[in-house]
Amino acid sequence: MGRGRVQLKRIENKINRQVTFSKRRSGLLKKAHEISVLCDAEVALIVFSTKGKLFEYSSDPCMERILERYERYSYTERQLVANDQSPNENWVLEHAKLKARVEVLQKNQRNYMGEELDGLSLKELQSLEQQLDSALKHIRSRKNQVMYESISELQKKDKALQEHNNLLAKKIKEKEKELAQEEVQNSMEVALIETQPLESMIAGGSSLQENCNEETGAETRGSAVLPPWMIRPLNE
Amino acid sequence: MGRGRVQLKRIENKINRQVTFSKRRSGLLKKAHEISVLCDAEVALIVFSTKGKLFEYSSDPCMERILERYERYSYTERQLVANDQSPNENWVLEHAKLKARVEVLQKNQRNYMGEELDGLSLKELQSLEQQLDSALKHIRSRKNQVMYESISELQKKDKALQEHNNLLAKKIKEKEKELAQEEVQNSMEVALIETQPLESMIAGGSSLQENCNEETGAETRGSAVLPPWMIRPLNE
DNA sequence: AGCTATTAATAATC
DNA sequence: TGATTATTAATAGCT
Repeated sequence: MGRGRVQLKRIENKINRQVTFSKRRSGLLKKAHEISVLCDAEVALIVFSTKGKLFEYSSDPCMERILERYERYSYTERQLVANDQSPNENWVLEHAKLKARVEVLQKNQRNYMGEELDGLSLKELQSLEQQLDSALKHIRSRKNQVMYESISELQKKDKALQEHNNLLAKKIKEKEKELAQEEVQNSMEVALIETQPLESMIAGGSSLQENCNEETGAETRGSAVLPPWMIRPLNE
Repeated sequence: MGRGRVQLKRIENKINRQVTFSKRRSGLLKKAHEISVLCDAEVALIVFSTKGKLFEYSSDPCMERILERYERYSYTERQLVANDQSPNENWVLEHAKLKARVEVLQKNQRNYMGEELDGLSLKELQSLEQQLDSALKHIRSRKNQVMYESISELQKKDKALQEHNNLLAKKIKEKEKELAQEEVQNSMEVALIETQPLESMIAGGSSLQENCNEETGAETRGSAVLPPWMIRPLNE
């Protein structure tokens, strides 16, 4: 078609080649579009010019979709020659597979979250309902288990702390007794050695008692209100 | 080209479409090959028929090479960055991202199915429980909607059928009356012409009634129990 | 980019 | 499918 036939070989004249490329390219895109419409086919056409410029046609709004379909289709065929190819091309394949997988998983996830249910049949809805119902049972059972474990652990800690408290309380009482006895002995010894004014003795006694209270204060407060690190496992 | 021009719209005749597809497909592949040779271009053409069969042309010995070039081209076009990075690294990055995404989605999915809950904290379990609970509500609501729609459709059909039945019953009663009258007339005419034994008249009447019951039996049974095709929409 | 003489593609038909 | 043929569509070579 055209004035004179053409040999099927590279057009050496650069200008001519460029012109022919432009014309035939539009013709090719047109034909690709026509077959897709007329015959209800899915077409993807990619053309790189000599200079590396890209021209493309896709019957679908998204070229990637067709390419992914292609990847999936020829997956098994290419698996046989995959070893001969560079790892790069394996990546293309991997990439397409992963993308398809992500799409499927995302759709599932949306369904699991109760979204986009309009396209589902009654049967599918029933299946989804059963799955979620069963999942919910598992989750609640696991939650209960976790809570019971937390509680029993807390109870153990509580018990241990109380015992420790009791121990400390006992020690304090013993110390108090010892101190009181010492105090008595001291005062008796002092009284035996020399005579002192009464005021100095009373002052010294009270300062000792204050020290004892400061040491035990933190621990006793701890058993009344739970410290943050004990509550944490519930919130994590 | 061809006898008469064609509208650019889907060919409805299936046979015709198939034939046109076959012809135009070979034409398209030929033209793709021609432009690649004449103009030294790189061409990739992928065609899926309506039935999903794949046809492809690649100017390169390996189609994947062109697709990869396309991916790279459109990727850089989209991003307009990463000029310092090699395309390889971009692929690696993309790949890693996708892989991570797939893993996350898979883990989520398993959790949504009530599996692998051991690693989850109480807070996560609670969140999961709430999500599934809410999802379940949505799903049940949607299921109910679908079921109600099915039921109302069935009720409509039922009503229409019952009306039809009533109509048929009326017609039958009318026919019975007509036949009974004819019978009386006939017997009277016969009686006028010649004398007959009484038994033959009674026998004729009873046989007519039996015929009527047989005709209406199928229809009345149909309205009492729903036929399988009426229940079907619930199971689809 | 437009214009035609030509060739190529293909719709209808068998 | 495959071949034939009457037409239309594409386009090579010009301008």
